[in-house]
Amino acid sequence: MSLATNFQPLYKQVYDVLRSRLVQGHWKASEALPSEYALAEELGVSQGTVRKALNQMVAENMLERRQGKGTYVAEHTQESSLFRFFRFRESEGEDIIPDTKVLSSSKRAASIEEQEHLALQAGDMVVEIKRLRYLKSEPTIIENIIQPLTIFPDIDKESVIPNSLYGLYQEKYGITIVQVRDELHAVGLPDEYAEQLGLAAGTPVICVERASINIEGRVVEWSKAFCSTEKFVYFSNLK
Amino acid sequence: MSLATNFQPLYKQVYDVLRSRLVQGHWKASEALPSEYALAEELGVSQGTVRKALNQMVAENMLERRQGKGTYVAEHTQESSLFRFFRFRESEGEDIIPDTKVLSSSKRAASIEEQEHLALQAGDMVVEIKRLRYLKSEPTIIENIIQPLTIFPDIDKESVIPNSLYGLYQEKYGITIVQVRDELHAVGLPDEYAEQLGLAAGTPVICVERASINIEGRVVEWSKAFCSTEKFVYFSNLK
DNA sequence: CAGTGGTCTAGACCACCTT
DNA sequence: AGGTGGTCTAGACCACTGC
Repeated sequence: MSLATNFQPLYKQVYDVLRSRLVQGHWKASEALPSEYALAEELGVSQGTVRKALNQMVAENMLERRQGKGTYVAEHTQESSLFRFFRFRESEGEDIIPDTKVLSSSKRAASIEEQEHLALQAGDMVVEIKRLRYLKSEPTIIENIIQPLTIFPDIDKESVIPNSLYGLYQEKYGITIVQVRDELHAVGLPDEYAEQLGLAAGTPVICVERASINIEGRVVEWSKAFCSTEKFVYFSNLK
Repeated sequence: MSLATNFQPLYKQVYDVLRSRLVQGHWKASEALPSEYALAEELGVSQGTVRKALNQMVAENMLERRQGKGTYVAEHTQESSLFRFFRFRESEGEDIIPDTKVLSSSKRAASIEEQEHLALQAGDMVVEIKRLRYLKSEPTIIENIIQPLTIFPDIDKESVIPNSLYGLYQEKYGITIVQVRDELHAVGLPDEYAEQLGLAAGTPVICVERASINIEGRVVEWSKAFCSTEKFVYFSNLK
């Protein structure tokens, strides 16, 4: 009998099983998975095959391996996830931890544009958070973040909004961001943000539209930010 | 006897040997390497160990594998390398092949700034190419490219400058670009470029400073570009 | 058909961490 | 000492390519 077009390598099937367990929350953040041998026995394959599946998941930032200890769910902490996706720094410089001040937070129906970017239905509700980020005490970035209530139920009732939202997504909703897509324009700074960034209206700034994507490949957050590049640059490293 | 801090996994040693052969031009662009078994026998390791080294090189874009045929030196063609590093496209759009018009080309001593970015000595010569790139027939990007003559001897004597410089680097100089680092600012368009881009001086544009890095990790080209984002965006996909 | 890369296995040993 | 991931090997078989 031919497997025809349905052929999938064993390690890919193992990958799919393990990924779906991850998505369904079988293992909590920073918890160790069973050992390679335990998984191999359970799934009826060899340890090397499990290893290949795990290595691919590590490469895709879903898992972390620690020699001598075990394989862990990738953790979104200040140092890791914030730095992995935060793109502003001094020219040729080190990573910088941004400070954050929340300006407003509100719940409303998604706009047409938001429906498109987040694959929502008309009438679906979103939470909009505006915040100001400081780099080395300089107000540098105005962020406007859209979160669908269908994906993050009751997120509008969160009392504290942490500096790293991705950590919150993972801890409270079991959603791990593994990819972001940015689109950049240069624009004149809108009047409404001039005072907050301490710049004249019309000053050239970079506008970053960001789609944040979870393990399943779904866009779960959409944001738009105006960024001063007087003292800092947007950094991109392509391989 | 302890190997102490000198310990290197076998596959890493194989990787180093093969990479240095690549750098030294043992194999030409688009030429097949010996088979895994042939390399394994020659180097005195198992086929699986060679395989692991080759897979890492593939992951780092030095090689390409074609099932049933062989392992090849990665090729910098229009479709591949141009698209891999070219970051401008329409919002949510497809890749676009840019057209290019060379505005000027000249040879001179490197400026202090260029010496720093390219790790050159005072007095080292560089070639400077200015060109205008069109996306869908719209003049969109003014590029200023610096090439060290120490790295690309006699490049100033090239009669034709191709659309994809990386292809030229590989073909004529055996230099393969595997990574680029971009730093982006928003600036007002300088007067001198206003006419060429068909925009008013002072219009917000993105300034991209790019370092292009070869297999050995050396910066071999440095460029600065002013990019209109009226119709196109700078796109970045982080994983 | 032969030759290549791709998958899978089983077993050995090493390096690292914890107890 | 025992458990984990990391490396290495040898051999088998599959899938794709080209003669």
